[in-house]
Amino acid sequence: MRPTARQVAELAGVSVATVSYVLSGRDRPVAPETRQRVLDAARQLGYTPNQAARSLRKRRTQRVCLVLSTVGGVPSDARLAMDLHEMADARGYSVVTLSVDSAARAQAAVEVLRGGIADGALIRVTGDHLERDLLSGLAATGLPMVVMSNESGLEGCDVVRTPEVEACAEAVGHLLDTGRRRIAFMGQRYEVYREQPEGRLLGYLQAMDRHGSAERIITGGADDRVAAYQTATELLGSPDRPDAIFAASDRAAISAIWAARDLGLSVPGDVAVVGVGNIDEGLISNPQLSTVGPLRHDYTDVVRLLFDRLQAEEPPPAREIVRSWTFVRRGSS
Amino acid sequence: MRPTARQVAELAGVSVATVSYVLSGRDRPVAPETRQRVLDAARQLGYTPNQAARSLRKRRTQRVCLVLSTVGGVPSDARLAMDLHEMADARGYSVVTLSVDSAARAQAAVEVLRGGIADGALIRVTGDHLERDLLSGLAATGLPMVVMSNESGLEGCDVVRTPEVEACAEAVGHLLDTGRRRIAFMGQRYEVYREQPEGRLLGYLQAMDRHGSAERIITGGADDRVAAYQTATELLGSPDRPDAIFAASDRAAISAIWAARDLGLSVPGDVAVVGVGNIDEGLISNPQLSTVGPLRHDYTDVVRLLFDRLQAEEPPPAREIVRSWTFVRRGSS
DNA sequence: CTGTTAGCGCATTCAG
DNA sequence: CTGAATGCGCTAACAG
Repeated sequence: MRPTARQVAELAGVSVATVSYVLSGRDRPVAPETRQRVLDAARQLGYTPNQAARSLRKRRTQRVCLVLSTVGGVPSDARLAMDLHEMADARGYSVVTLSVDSAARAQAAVEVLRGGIADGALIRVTGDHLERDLLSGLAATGLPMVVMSNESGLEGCDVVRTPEVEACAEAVGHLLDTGRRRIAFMGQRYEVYREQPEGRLLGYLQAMDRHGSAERIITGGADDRVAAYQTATELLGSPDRPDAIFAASDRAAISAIWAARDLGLSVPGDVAVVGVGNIDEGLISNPQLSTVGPLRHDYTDVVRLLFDRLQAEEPPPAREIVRSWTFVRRGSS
Repeated sequence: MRPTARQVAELAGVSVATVSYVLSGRDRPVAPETRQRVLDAARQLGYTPNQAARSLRKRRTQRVCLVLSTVGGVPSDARLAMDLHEMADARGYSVVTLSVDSAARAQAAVEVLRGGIADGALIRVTGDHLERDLLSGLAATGLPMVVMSNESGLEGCDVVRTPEVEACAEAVGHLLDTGRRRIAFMGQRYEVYREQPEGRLLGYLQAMDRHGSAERIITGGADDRVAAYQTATELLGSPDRPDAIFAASDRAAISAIWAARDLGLSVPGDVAVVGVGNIDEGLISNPQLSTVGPLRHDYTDVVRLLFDRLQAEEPPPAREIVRSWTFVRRGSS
């Protein structure tokens, strides 16, 4: 049985109130000697306050929740997590992470958040599992939250958007401007099989629309490196192979470069390759990877939104920030 | 204000006990009509039980905690998380993840676990942040836990070990047997700068000891892909370059292959490369990556340990399992 | 079949 | 400076 404040109090010969005041360090005057007795007793018993009881009473958990698609997902998730951890540490919060990689787990995650696991949430879930209505419903409970998403109609929370459509269109436009005509789009499953094109696929389509002549080639396969390699191998092995591949992730793009080289094709001579995300790995690939994404992976502005909201007296008005994305041309295109 | 069971009860015209029984689905008989009124009231108010209150009362959270080094860490973390999520779902638990990438956060994580955030923990933290004493202290509180670690002296919990020393020694032995004499070890910071060699470095050293003649070359740089690329470039650019690189991770090994090729060296002709981890990416690298690690990334046995412990009446005796690791020779060596 | 009651462990009044 | 009493929201035992 874990020791309780009551047991500490008995051992120290004081009341539970005194134990609480000493250990939570509030500004009630406590005699130095009493304080020491309490601290000794707590140490001796290995006492740690029960968080469930504490949050029930204080109506705060001092925790924030990071909601991501998968453990070990995109590299930028790691940067986001770093920045969140850093600011949370500084403000006395701890961080728990929830992972949402199916509709069922999205439902479960919302349930956990509604159950009060944390005082606020930073949510970045790709794919279509966490639907707008779920999120808006969650925000309607008053939970402070920041959502990184380009979806429209997110009410009651701060929203962080990314101009990925425009940036991807620019990248594909660059491919067209440099003479490429058979440009393949290699996307993630959820993006390719959506009814209405959005995001990266939409950027590709918009750019292609401006050059009506160019042929559209759309495939999946960007979900993991091996699948991307196989998809690229098929694309590039066909008689009417594309002269460019626009991949929805840098990891997939690098797989495409590998596939090209293994087929004896030169990059960018025979086929240009552009990815999305601007991960560091693109700097050491050969050739270096052209990509679209943020120039610096700094998420402190996003994280600050959450803590502003947490520490506000009144719920502040919903804010929206748009992060900047750039097309970075390097050797692969 | 989030609605409480009391408000649901008032709206439905019943007592809070009835609300509790209806919503938690226990086997107390409730009149169908009453049940429906409760459900309607709950839906109308958007009621979700307060988990803090519930766990305080039930002395269970129905949550398990996964403790990892970093968000977006090694690929096998993702597989471990998948298997944990799957079994947790099946048994009505949710999963929260804690990340530990510094000694301070290790302390904080232990505090959170002691505070009762979950009913049990699955812990896999590389590096030296989460020390044995911290872990044993945590286990001593009675928290069911499974630790994936080769550290000795872990008391009161199940331990999952990996024969990485032997497997790495085998890999390096293979390099020696095939005539390599200048074999560089490229490790993670925490492993290279430890007083006593352990783990992968120890395996390397043991193998090298058996061939007294071979020269030892030990570097860091395996922490991320870019650092590994730079380190490998330096190693291979020197006049007395190594004829083999044993990297402490597959990702670093692949960076080493890139570095070699960018220097015009052939792999494995001029330099052999072996990694650790057996990630899928090794199958599409060129040449395919030789590696040591598990043949299949299946962690259900590990996860089962935890749930066995959670669902046991009595705390079961501490168990230990040893997972199997194999040297997989492929094209890069 | 349903309501009343007594805590779970803690933080916080209010008395002293 | 310290202690006793109250209740956060919920579940489980006990009455009815």
